[in-house]
Amino acid sequence: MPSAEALKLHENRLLRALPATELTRLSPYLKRIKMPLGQVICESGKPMYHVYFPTNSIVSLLYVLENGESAEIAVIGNEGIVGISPFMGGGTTTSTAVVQSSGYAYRLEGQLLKDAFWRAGPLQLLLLRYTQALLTQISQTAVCNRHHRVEQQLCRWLLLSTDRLSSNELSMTQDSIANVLGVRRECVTLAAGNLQSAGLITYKRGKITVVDRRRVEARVCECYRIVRAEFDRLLPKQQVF
Amino acid sequence: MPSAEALKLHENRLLRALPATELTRLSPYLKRIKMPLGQVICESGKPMYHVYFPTNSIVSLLYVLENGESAEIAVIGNEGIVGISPFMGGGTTTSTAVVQSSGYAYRLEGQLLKDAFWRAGPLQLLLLRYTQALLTQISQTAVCNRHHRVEQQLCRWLLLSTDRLSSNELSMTQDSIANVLGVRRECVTLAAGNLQSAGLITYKRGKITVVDRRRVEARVCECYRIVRAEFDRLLPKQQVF
DNA sequence: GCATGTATGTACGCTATCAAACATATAAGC
DNA sequence: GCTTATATGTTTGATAGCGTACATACATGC
Repeated sequence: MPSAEALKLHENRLLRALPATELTRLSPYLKRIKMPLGQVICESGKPMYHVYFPTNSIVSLLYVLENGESAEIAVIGNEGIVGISPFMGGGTTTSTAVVQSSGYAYRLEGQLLKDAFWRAGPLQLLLLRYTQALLTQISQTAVCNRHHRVEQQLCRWLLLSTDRLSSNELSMTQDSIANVLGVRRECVTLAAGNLQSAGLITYKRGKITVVDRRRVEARVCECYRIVRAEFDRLLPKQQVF
Repeated sequence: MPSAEALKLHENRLLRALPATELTRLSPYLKRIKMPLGQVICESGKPMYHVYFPTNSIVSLLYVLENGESAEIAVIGNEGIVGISPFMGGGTTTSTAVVQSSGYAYRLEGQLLKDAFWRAGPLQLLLLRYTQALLTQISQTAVCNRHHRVEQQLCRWLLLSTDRLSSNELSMTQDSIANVLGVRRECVTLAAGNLQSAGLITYKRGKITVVDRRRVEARVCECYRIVRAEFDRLLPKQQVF
């Protein structure tokens, strides 16, 4: 029977999918820490000494351009891990990771993740499959950035984020949403206004609530469904090993 | 001393980086095949029975939307491999791979690549690092799609492609370039016209030549340099093992 | 209650890109 | 040579999103 602590670890989908023996081995080194809004988890080109398994926090992977413009390439929550470079071999990545919605995460030393990866068990398979899912999210974001309107992208972002929070409320200002989408704040005001007057969402000073998820799903571009389906296909929802 | 055939295998940077023993083991199964223009190497969601190490051909990874619009997320040439799903664990990906510039590639059965990957030697390390480099290219494409103008994106695409061909001439019509960039053909006509009248490139019915590479590099957005630097950092140029 | 900072709303002109239609030029086959 | 298909060039108008400026609304601290 799993301990209370193990149950808490289960709040993250990747940890939950690990076999009990592996989880038991890692659990002494998994430290539950607070993830405050705006905290920069990792900067472009700098090594990650720790990796993070979010539970009820949301982390954006951003690419920041020289002129200060930026765009989110992926959103990571309780389905994933922030920090693939320790096991992929590069040591660093060119992305920046920022906490978009405060909460908690389990932190692990990058070196320990790397060691666990190279023990070549289920954890290795899982992390590789996760990396492929992440790659799908990034690719679909690239296409969505090219072809879809801001309103649809906002819908995609709302759905992906609420999925990863397991909540229908997000603590984000329109300005911070504009930053992750890589558009102007005014465009978000406009798109969010449309969605609100149509009754799909409500928002008020930094709180956005998806009140009619079905209709948001009806309005979002295909990109959301493709990413979601690929995560479902590649990652087990429960422990399977 | 390497055989003539081994020298030919060296035309691909990944194969070249492998230790001689690994290359010798794989070489009986590596079949040099023609890559005709427009050939679809892999479709979204379909398994790859073979993977490809291009030598003088170029393959685009495309995402095709339901309405037929598409965008390239990465361009693969003699620096890489087409087909990471066999070893990443997903079996399939949601991308489509199309030959953009005809030439040759070494083909290998996906299962053999998978087996070689799980022998856990230098090839595994190399493929993981390559996957990370590919991920960087895709991410940077996402940001570039968001923030940069078509002319800069065209420059990026020209430089990335000619790097991967080891040639300054590309066999691509403006229409096919528009398809991979995910923009209209007229925009490519305009951008390419500007570059030609400035003396950076010349083109004529499906042949584009970069005549003044330095000045194209001066006009391209930072995205090209970042991707190039990351490939150089992550992948050895010569055999290192 | 009032001042201040922050979040959101609105309006203006500007530009890149889209959409569609059509004109011209080159290559390839007969 | 001529025909046809394909590649490139040009025009016109529409629109999404940008940049800037400013107005309003709400929250917090005093």
